[in-house]
Amino acid sequence: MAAMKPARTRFAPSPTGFMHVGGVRTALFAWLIARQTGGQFILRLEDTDKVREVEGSAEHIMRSLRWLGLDWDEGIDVGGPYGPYKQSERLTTYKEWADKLVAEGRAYADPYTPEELDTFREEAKAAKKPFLFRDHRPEHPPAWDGSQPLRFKSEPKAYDWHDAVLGDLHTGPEAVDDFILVKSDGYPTYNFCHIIDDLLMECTHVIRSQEFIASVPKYLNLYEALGITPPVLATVPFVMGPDGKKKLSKRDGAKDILDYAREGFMPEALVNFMASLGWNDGTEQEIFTVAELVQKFRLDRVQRGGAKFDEQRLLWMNGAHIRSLAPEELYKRVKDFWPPGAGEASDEYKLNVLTLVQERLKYFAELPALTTFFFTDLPVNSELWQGNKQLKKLESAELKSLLEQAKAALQASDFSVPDLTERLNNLLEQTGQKPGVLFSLVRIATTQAPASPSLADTLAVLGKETSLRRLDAMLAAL
RNA sequence: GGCCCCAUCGUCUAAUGGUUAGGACACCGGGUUUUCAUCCCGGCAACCGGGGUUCGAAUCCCCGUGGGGUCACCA
Repeated sequence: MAAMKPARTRFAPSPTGFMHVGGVRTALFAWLIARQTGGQFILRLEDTDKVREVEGSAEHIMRSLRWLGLDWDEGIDVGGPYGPYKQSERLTTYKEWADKLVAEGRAYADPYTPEELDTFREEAKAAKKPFLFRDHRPEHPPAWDGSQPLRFKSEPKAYDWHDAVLGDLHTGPEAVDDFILVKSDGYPTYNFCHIIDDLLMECTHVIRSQEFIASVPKYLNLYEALGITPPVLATVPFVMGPDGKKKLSKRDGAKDILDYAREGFMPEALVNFMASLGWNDGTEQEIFTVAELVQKFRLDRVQRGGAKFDEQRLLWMNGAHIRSLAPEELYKRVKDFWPPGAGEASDEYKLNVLTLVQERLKYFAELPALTTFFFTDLPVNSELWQGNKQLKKLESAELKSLLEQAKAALQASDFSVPDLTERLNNLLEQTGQKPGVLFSLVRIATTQAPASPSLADTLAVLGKETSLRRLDAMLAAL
């Protein structure tokens, strides 16, 4: 790939709770651009709304990003040359820029009460017109003493601009209005301070989701007033919720990204999934490593429409990533997911078990359901053979006789896979039974589980002592 | 309501004027000596509608329709 100018991208969440797939995907795209160009990824905190702020959010967000591997070069915890990276600590900077706009006649104090504003809005709504503050712009606004909101004095005009995802965009002058720069509590609005910060932090790209697109003309107007050349603007479509229409939201059950960590999803799989939700490289490749994504990601190949979050696809993709892992690597990752009975088992034994279930594991939290019988003798469960369409036709005495013969064959085995395979095959001939009957019976007897890896492999891992003990338990119950 | 964005199988998507509209997930069959899974093979299934432009349109233009966003002292 041709060398590109190092990009400085940022992710700027507000600390109002956990992050779900939608928000994190925006962060991922920004991170990919930074890494791809050898630039910097910045984590800035937009904590200017003290009412909505949720305690502990910033830490939670950082944990989420770290888990996914989206590391940042500058940010609220690590600092950097353009700090502070917390907006609440940059108030004097915003004040300077606000004063400058006031001095230039491009900002003014808003004299209205919230009630008066509501009235204006209702009037606009009744007239079926959009509410524009500039229609009510006061002729002689009071001096700004900080107790009133400070508004930008816009210069409405049409705009044509380029969006890295959506392409060429256009709006008329009605999209430009006088918006609040500084609230009456002294904090700046997002609309104002993100522009100052992006400038001072030398951000080259602003990558954000759809809901901001209607505000871009206002930003363009402010950039002009400030004499700033806008950075690359990129609008990422929404990730849609289960209904496929509205954007994914916490209210509709969007999960905390760290829930996926708790359930044993692989961060690489989630990154792959989020990237493929709205982006592809034009080939038929579905599974990408993070390194491949860094190399291949392109903003101009991001989808323009929203993409529905499909958990089935995530499940499949996670399974695919699990299967791509070397057993030893997988073993490290599933460390915290073993069933209670696995406590005393050796590393070697657990690794053997894991190797057998690797291909059927979709996420690590499934491990206990798949492997408990390798560690614990489960109670004999008659439903397993009574509900089996092959076995339920046989009398208890026949089952017993088959199990006795199996026991004798297994007693003679050294429990290596080849030897077990051979003896089980011989047993088929000896008993004249179909594998569906004989193997099901032995499998159920030795596992007491509805599903397990293939019989010889399972027996080899369980070992002779355990296998025979369980055979006896089943014989006693028949 | 104004402005803006979007529109291919159920879902994620490919196609950059010429393809039997391709792939993946899901689903349904079949195979891999039992089960669950993996893997392999097969099947089902889409260009929102109408007009243009063109020899030729999923692709370009226009008009509809549908969905979404925005019009906060939230971001």
